Amino acid sequence: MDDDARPLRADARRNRALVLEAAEAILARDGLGASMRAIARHAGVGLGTIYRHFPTQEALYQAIIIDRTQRLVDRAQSLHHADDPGAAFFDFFTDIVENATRKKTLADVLADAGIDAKAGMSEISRNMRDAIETLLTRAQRAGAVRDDLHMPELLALLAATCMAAERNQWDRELRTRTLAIVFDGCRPRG
Amino acid sequence: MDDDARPLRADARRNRALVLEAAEAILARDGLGASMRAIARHAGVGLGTIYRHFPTQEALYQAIIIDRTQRLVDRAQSLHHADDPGAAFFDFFTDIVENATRKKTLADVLADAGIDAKAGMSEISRNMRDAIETLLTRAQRAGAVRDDLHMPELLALLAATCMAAERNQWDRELRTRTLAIVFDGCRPRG
Amino acid sequence: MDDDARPLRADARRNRALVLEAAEAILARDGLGASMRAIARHAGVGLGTIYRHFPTQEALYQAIIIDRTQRLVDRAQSLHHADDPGAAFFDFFTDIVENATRKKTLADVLADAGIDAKAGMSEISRNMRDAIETLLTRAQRAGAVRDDLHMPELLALLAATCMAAERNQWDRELRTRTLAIVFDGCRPRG
Amino acid sequence: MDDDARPLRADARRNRALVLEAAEAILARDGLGASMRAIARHAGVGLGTIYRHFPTQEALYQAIIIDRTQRLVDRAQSLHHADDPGAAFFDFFTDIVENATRKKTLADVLADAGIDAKAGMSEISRNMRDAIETLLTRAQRAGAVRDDLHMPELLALLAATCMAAERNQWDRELRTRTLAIVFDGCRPRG
DNA sequence: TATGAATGAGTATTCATTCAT
DNA sequence: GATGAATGAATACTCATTCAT
Repeated sequence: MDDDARPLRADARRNRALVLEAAEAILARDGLGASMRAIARHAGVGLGTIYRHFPTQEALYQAIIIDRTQRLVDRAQSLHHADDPGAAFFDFFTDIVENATRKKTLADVLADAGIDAKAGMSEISRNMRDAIETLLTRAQRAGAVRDDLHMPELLALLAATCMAAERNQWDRELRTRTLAIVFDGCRPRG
Repeated sequence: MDDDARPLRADARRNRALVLEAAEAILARDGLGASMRAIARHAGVGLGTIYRHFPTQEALYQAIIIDRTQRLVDRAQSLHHADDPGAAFFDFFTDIVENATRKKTLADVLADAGIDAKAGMSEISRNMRDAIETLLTRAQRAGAVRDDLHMPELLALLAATCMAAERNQWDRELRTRTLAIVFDGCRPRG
Repeated sequence: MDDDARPLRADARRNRALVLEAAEAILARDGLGASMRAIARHAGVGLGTIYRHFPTQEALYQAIIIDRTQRLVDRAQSLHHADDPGAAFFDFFTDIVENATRKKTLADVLADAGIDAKAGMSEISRNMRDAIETLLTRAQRAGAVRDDLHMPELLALLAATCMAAERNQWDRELRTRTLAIVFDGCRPRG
Repeated sequence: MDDDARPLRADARRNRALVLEAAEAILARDGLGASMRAIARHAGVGLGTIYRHFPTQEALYQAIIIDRTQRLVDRAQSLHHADDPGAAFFDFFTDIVENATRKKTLADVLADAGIDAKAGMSEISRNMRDAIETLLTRAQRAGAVRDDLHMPELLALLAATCMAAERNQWDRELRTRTLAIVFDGCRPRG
């Protein structure tokens, strides 16, 4: 809670990044059974170093989620001015799900976004909602997505497909077929 | 080892059921971190009693999944001869997702079904696939569901919506809206 | 402690014997890790039946030891009037060790005999000492065993060889060679 | 896995020794029923500390045995160049047995040596056999021990006397008397 | 500042023993 | 009397977290 925004020495910043990377890798491999020691070993740092950067396992996991959320925001924003808003919307959706099969914990990001929506939402999470909403609105204005598709169900669909894709390792074919159904459901009838 | 299918004393059967119920409740509350002790306490039995009925935590969890799968099969089969095959199909889907918000671990059943489909599938799991496939086929014959919707993506969609609904506790409104999209995607294009 | 010497119904006596036999077999197989349940299963009786005859695991084990001790006494006494007292002595020793490789817990009998010697010795244990002492004395009178070999070290040698033979499963050859040394040590010096 | 023979921090080495000592003490007191917790308490360290040094109860016990074996090897080798090879042989035997009455688990070392002899024997165990064999051979060349006494029965005798001495806490008198018999059996006749 | 040794609460599981059937 | 279901204390072991080096 203290914003302690000192610039962090170069090696310290590097260690922080190493830990985050290792944590993602180990989480992907071991799931919830991942241990702090395994992460430290994979990162090539001592256990204490993890705790210097993240006071708690919980804190480390949150940092990962923030990390992921930011990347997701970046991807969404990079499509905000695409020529074809419909394609941008569906491409974004497809990319997100494809990514989920590779890196776990992505689904959590989206899942929690829906929850946070109700309560006080952290800034980063709000950014994500906004970035996605922009994609949605533009696609709707372009007539590529039905007007009665709203954010809650869109986030729900994103979270659902990501969770399942990541848990069951959807292959390309299954991903394509399943999203085809969902996308058709998103398009205007008629 | 020995199949020992003796009928089980009345009190023993009751305890077995108590344990299963408690396990579901505790799993819903604590997730994968649920402890055998917590389950025993919730069931009001000693730790040893759990182990008498289920030699292993793993075995207990599998028993729960089998239990759930069977209930799902029952529900599907009860709709096999419904007058309106289209309504039967969508009602089943809706019911399943609604249930998932109440009882966790339902999603796992469906998730694993997709996986097992490829490899050797246990009998109970195969039953489930068959029961669902019947619903699908009838709905397609009735023209209520598009013909190019196949089992893999149907199971994927069921698993995805159940997982998300259960994790994020979708309320009635969100459930209705989200499924509306998916269902539209399942219908033949007009 | 209450001598409760009611004659025991025929089936009860049979069960008692079954349990004792099973206990020996399981102890030989599983060593100290033997469980009451395994013994019950091997005996083909319920757990409760064991506890009806032996109030405690400890009590069961003691019963086994008493059993064994008695058999050892019988064997010794059967040799008390042998024609060749020297051969009787060494044959007894050899038999005991040979038996130890087959049935565990024999060593305990002899080991404890040495200990009890000092303190108050139970009747059965005293019988054993007496029976062995008779063999020893006769062998000494016959000039086959040195006169300065006394009971304490004789019991120590018996216990030692039994323990080792049983723990390491001495084969016939090793048994013969090792006892040859000990026996030579027992003979009068020429 | 990785041999990781880092020199170990001073306090860590001290704790490792503390654990080994405590384990010996508790094993001597409680026998095979000794619990890891009891050992930790006796050593004045946390449970986790034991597991840092010995990944498994089994591993801890093996470490103790290796420790003991090494000490036994040292003692034997220190007598390899004694002036009187006969005295060296019998002194070694006597020392070993005397030690067994104080520290348990010594018998196991010798017992297992006999067994390992047949199969692949670990290096340390082979060292022990070699060291003892040297004592034996020198004593035989000096005419103090009969030529037909071979390693298998010598190890058997050592194991037997150690086991019994340790189990029944042979006092000095009993030790002397019993070994006198065995030693006479080891001497050349005539 | 980084390291990894130490800690101990928490986990699954076993087993002697009791007691309702 | 016999059975085996229920009990819970005890066991080996793991892992997040702290802190001396």
